[in-house]
Amino acid sequence: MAAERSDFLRDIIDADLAAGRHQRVATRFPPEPNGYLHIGHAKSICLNFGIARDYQGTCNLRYDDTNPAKEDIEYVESIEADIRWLGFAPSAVLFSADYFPKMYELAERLVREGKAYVCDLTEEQIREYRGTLSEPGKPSPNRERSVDENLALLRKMKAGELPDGACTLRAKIDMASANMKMRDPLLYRIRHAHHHRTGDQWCIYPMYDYAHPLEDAIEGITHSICTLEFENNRELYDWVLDNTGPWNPRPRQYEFARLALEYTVMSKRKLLQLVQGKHVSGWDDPRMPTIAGMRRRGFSPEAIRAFADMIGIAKANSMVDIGKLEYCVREDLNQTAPRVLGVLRPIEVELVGATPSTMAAPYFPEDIGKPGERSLSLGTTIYLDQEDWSDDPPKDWKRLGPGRTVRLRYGVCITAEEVTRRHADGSVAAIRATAHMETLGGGNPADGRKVSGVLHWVDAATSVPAELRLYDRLTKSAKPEEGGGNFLDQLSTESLTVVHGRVEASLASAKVGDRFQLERVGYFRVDEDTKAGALVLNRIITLRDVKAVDKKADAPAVEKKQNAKAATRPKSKSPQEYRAEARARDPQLAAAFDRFKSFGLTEEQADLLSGDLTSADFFEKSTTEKTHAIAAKWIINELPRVLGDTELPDAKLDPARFVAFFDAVGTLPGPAAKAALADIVAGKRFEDLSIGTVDAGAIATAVAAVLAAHADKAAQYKAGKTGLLGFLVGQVMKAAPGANPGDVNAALKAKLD
RNA sequence: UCGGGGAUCGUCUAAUGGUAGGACAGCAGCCUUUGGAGCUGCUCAUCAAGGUUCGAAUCCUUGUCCCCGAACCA
Repeated sequence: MAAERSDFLRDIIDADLAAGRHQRVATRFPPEPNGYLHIGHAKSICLNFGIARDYQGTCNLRYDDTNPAKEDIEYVESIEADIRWLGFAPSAVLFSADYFPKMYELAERLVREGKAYVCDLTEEQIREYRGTLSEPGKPSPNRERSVDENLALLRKMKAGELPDGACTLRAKIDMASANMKMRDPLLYRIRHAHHHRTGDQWCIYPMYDYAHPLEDAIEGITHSICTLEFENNRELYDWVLDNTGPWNPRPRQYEFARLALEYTVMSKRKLLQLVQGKHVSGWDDPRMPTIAGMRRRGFSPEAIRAFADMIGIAKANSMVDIGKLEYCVREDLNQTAPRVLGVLRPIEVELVGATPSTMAAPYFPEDIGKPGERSLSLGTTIYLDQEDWSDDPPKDWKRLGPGRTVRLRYGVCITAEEVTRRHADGSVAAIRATAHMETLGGGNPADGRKVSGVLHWVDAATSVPAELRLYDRLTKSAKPEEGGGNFLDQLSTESLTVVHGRVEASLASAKVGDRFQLERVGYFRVDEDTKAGALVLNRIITLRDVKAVDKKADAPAVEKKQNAKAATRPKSKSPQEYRAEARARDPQLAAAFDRFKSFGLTEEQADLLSGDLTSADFFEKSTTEKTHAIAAKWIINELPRVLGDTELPDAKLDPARFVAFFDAVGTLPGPAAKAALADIVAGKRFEDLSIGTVDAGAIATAVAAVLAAHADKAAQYKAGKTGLLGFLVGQVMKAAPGANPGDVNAALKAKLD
């Protein structure tokens, strides 16, 4: 059942399943239909639908449409289409708005139970009353309204008797909470607005923090996965569920880091700005990081999914190298795109000595191993690409220049004789070359010259014209949002270059959506703008070009701006300061601190154990005079690990057992002592612990066995890879559980050195 | 009365007290009728300082840096 891929979320799911907290896994992908899906959503889609696939669970597509002002049916339609195109099928397609009745019913319940109230404060007043990050808020004057009055008011809100903004429904939680989200958050606001799904049926709409947990619970979601910025909302998520339940299953929220990608922008606001400001042709402009844009550009679903796999899932904010996406796109296309010939910027070449011929050209190179070929015709005039000509080529130039000889791909070798025409700017327009017809089908020219360059070309007579749209990275710098300037100034003028070139005859019948490689140029896709006789090709991505890597210099890095918010944020206190304050406040703790020091503990140990009554008490009750030092060490260094998430007061530890434990710990080998500690915390009595000893003979046997089984590792160790000692000790410890690792270490070293 | 998170090669990410691994990028070579692809090899990391431990990326402490939170947005 466990997934092959591993990330911290799948670890949690594995643990939940193993512990029986859930029997099945249900996730959901909950976009707000206020924009098109982008590659960041693709990451989330692959995660949520991928988990459902891996665990044979379900994943719903749920439109989180609780704000009628921002949402639109156009977005609803595009979202589902994009998900399906990516290769995922929702277990159900649902709308938050369909839960409005249930949500309202639960709101009345909260009111009846005194957990929510109608507040008359204006928007501005609410902000004021909420306090700041470092100051508590103050209660709304309406906080103590009677249940009956609240209920009547809520019903008036719902009935449409009150104008927008007149009042709100708020949860009654804690205006002094350190978490701003818990300071009596808004549950409902009045909006006399038309909703894309419920029409004019409702004029009050639930807020995200109220609606989202309920949507999850109603659908039976087990793991509700969202991005990092919702970490602060989790406490409220839990509050809503705890006060509207019981729910079974009871969903839990988990957060992972959203995708940030170099050379593009990802916020819906900025993408909308690009579209509305006509900086791009629309949501599906091939430069956009939207799924629709990438699809039109020619990225395949497979490539996008491979990219999602490659970048993984974690909790650390990160900026992904765009090269990884480009790699995935190329790798996919290399396997799937047929090879054809086309030139971007044609130079006319008159071929002296050429006799019209045709040749078979395979669609795939040998290493791809796919069948198929077409026929290419070669006349007396062809086109080459401007990039393949140099008037004064460097020594390692493998292309054409005065007097140079190259091979035409699949065709004959030619030698450049002279430039016959130039454009006004001096660039070459036409040349004359000699064709070595004897080289058709392979081999070097009769005069014995060795030819290494191979150029792409098209036949002048049979090739067809094409508009080629050359797309490149959207922005000039890798991190356009850094530096505090307007990101629009970072838009790259090179993100789109349109050229009019020529492609081989076989492309005359290409269909919209077809993808292929123009050999030596890049991968292309037939665009929707293509009309009969007017081929339009989008460049998906260039070929990797080892010669050109150093040419692609990044725009000068913008200076990273100081985070203005961070600068104004007050600095919070350290745990040490809190402990010191606690002692200053409580003479009992201060006395404990002095007493602990007199026990012979270090200043640091005494500090750590006297920060709160629970710790101080526990330490004192669980040691005797002779175990002070050892008890301090174990309580400070080892107990936290064993306790895990459990707080000391909740662990129901019995100090009496610890007296015995700390008394014995000096004579126990390390791992046995640790295991014993875990057992004691789990509730075992010290006397019931079975602690065996392993004698030197048994250790020697185990050491010999391990060394024999890992002779290669032993040899590596002797050769200097001393890091392997840890590995070998671990192996011996496995073979001889309960052994004293210090002894094992010594025995191993004696054998090896 | 501030709270919640985070920090491992240049980049992304594994290692859940026991060999710091993989991928991308980079470098070198081989191969090649795509300066593509492929193949081989190499370079490169645990934020810092203390502590616990036979052994620490992992546990404890202190410090540093980064992100999030004061919409009737989601």
